[in-house]
Amino acid sequence: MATVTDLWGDDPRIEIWRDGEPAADASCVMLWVQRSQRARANLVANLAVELAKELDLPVIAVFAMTPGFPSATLRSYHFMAEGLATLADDFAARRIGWQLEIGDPVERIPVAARKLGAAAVITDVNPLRIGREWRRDVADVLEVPLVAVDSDVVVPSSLFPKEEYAARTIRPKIYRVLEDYLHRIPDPLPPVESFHREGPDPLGALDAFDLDRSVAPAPDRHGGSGIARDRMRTFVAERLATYHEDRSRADIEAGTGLSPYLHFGQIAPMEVALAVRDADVSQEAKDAMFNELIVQRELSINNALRNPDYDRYEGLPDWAKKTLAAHASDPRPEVYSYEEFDDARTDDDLWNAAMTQMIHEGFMPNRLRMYWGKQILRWTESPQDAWEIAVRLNDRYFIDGRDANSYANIAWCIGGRHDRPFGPDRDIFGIVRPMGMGAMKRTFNVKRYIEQVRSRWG
DNA sequence: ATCGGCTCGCGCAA
DNA sequence: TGCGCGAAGCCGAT
Repeated sequence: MATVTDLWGDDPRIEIWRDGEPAADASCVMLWVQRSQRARANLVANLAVELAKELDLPVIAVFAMTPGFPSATLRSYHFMAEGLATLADDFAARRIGWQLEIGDPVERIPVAARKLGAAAVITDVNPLRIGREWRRDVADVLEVPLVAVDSDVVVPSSLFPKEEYAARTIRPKIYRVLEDYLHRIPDPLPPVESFHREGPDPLGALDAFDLDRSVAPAPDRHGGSGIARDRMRTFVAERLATYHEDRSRADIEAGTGLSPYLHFGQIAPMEVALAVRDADVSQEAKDAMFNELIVQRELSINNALRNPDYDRYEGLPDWAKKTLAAHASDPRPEVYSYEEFDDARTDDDLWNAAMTQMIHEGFMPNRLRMYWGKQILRWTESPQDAWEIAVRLNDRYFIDGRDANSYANIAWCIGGRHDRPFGPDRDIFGIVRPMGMGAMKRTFNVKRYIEQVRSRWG
């Protein structure tokens, strides 16, 4: 049989992590579910099915839920586990088996592959450092090929091999090939049905995990592909038509609210993009949505993939680090400690309201995510401190913390990433674009937003 | 209410 | 080598 490089090496959506021929006399094709935590509209599952057809084998999906993820909170794990809880049935509907492993994927995945007699392991692409280390370490000990499919972007990330400078540099490249990639993802069935089902209930398994339980599950925002799809349909039916006008408003629900679902791969960006494309709304509304869903999101993913310091202050553009250094000793109007930020105890009612929503709901409207980050820069001793505090709060409270989008957002706020310099040179910010209360008042009813948060959370 | 200038560097035209 | 213009700002002039 041919090697996986012979089979798929030229496909821009495929990464070969361990080359070789799929094992002969195997019992299944193993689908290592990591980032694409869904059974449908899943190009990873589809490649596993393609190979299974070739070999006349069943497909078994395996997820390794690690109890040891750094500073993990109950909130993000609970959301993920709610999504995983439906996967056994969702995969069964595609004749695919299911196994939930508890433990470090680097240990559990190779063991599961051996026990299940996998011909090869097919997984998803993850742009973050830890995800890439997992794939590298699994590939090192695996005895069969490991292939990853870039299933959570519309345009494959490999088409952008260099670090993109800004939205304006990646946008034309995306639109040039968008038609080639914007297609409905089918749900083909493997030739042999698997009835394999093993492992605990994921929500119950969390009881034994060492999680930070002071960050409670988000109310009214439950994980799962079905819920994600419902939310997408509601957005398209009720809010997409005015998205280009309303997207910056925090005082009404204007966005999709899909970012946590996209983060855990419970919905494919392709599904959302097609629902938007096919909706009966103005081109202006569609363009505005595509800009967020495809251009900015895939720009953030490019940043994580191509900038080795995407989650560190050092990774900011040189012009920004230079100007921030020149203003490092400027006096700050206020300086707050991490604890004061974490308690939403600044002297700014809007910032506190945004932080309060983040603490309780694991969510913040997109416009406020900018204001929130810009003020942290204004109110800390150094831009390095601002970076550390923003990342720490982000990863602690947002359901979709530790996302490529989070790092790009914080990098935009603090260090002009994907932005341009903005004169004149001013205190603290230098020529990094400032943002203050004026910009907020110009775009939405600040008082109304604060009252909404207070009525919900005191 | 609207407008220009501030400031840097990418990418394209030439 | 020159030039247009850019993730969504701010300030002052008109």
